[in-house]
Amino acid sequence: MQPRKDLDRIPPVSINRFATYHRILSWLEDSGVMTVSSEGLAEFAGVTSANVRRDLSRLGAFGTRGSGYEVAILRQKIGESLGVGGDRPVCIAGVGNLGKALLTYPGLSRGGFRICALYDADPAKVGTDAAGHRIEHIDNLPEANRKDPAVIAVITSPAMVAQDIAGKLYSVGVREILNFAPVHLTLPSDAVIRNLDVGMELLVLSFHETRRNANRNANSNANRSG
Amino acid sequence: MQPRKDLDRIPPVSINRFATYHRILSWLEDSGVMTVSSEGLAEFAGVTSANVRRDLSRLGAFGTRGSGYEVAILRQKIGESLGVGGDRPVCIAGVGNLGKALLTYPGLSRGGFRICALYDADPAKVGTDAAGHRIEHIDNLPEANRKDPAVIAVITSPAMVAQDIAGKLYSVGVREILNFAPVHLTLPSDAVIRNLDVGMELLVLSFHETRRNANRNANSNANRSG
DNA sequence: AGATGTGAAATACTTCACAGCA
DNA sequence: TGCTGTGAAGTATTTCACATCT
Repeated sequence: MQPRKDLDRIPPVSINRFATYHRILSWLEDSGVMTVSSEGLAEFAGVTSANVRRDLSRLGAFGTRGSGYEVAILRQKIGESLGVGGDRPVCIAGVGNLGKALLTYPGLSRGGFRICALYDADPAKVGTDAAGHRIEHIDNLPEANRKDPAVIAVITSPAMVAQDIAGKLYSVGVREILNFAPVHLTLPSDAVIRNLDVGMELLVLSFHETRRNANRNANSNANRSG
Repeated sequence: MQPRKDLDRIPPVSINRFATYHRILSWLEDSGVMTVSSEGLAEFAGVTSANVRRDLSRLGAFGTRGSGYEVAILRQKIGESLGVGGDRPVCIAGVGNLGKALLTYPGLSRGGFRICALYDADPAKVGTDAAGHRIEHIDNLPEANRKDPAVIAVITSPAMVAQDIAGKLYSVGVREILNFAPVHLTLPSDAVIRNLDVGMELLVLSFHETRRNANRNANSNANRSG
């Protein structure tokens, strides 16, 4: 009598992987694949099969011993947990190059997300249209958000104003934030903030390149498992 | 004789944080701050002070007991490890909205990265200029890359061709890849791939929103059947 | 046979707490 | 006194390995 397990105890790393699994399963389903083993899924996701099985067992057991998981069912189950299919209105704060790029990003509508509002502080932009959405002034957020409240916000503003915008968003009830601005945002602990910092990712790659060159002296084959 | 510690053993999570610290330190230096404590750095980075000290100790010790770390020196040290300051030519494969947004992204040049080439498969784009760079056809990669070899590549192409592009990049010697396309790239194990998947990040946030609502309904012991 | 689901062991990472230096 | 650097303890996550089911 447990339709689902204790979702509160799912480790953050597992949650990230669920999103990966979901993407892979969507692709497998589109390709007409009916079943997949933990090993197969693991290979696509770049993790171990034990890791996959442990993750999936957290949502409850629905694999078939001897054959694996039914792609459609597994995708459905993970999708439910991730909230795919529900109404997910997303607002974008900061309509610069990056914000505009997101407007036409296919993954947004494909994932069931719907842009509900655009905000900017530039008077030249406010009132104009971008991809069919009227750009509102960020100070108008409380009123504009009342009409069609966002549950997720994407911050693509300059770093300097990101914290201020985050505070405004929190105050109107937005709790999930995807932050592209290269600053650490501080909000009450019930907010969930995901940071996507291109500059930081490049630095991490740069580190690996530096290490690669340093290791060229000691020419050993260090194999990372996992 | 240990001017620096065993860099091979630095945990991946620490490496990510080094990039964060570096960003914060750059900002502090620009603001004229001379020294910073592990506690101060921790607050900006959103981690604990013990975590900061442990991380920094992996690069060797250079704090001053009683006062903290010298901002300029610490930034310099971390920058060395991350490879900041060296020549880091970056090419961008896929000059759509996202690729264009990256061209003007300040974090790129600020981090010491230099765009060395742009690639696209669209004949209408090839030969045109974007932000001062001529767009080359992706099939021309081997030749174009020879002139000014990239060490890092950013893939902002459609998902369907991302794996093909990744293979081409690998074959001309690029080992560090920042992938925006929503697919898992498979390359030999000496390649380092970082994925920035906006759709996946939104799914993770969506999960948290879903869980938040589920908890709100969990006031009663009512049994929901799925 | 072949693959899941999961205790138990191993490993990775974080935090405590304090000796030791400026 | 104040803050770093680090053993030791604690917590989180991964992997092993195998009983269990189809």
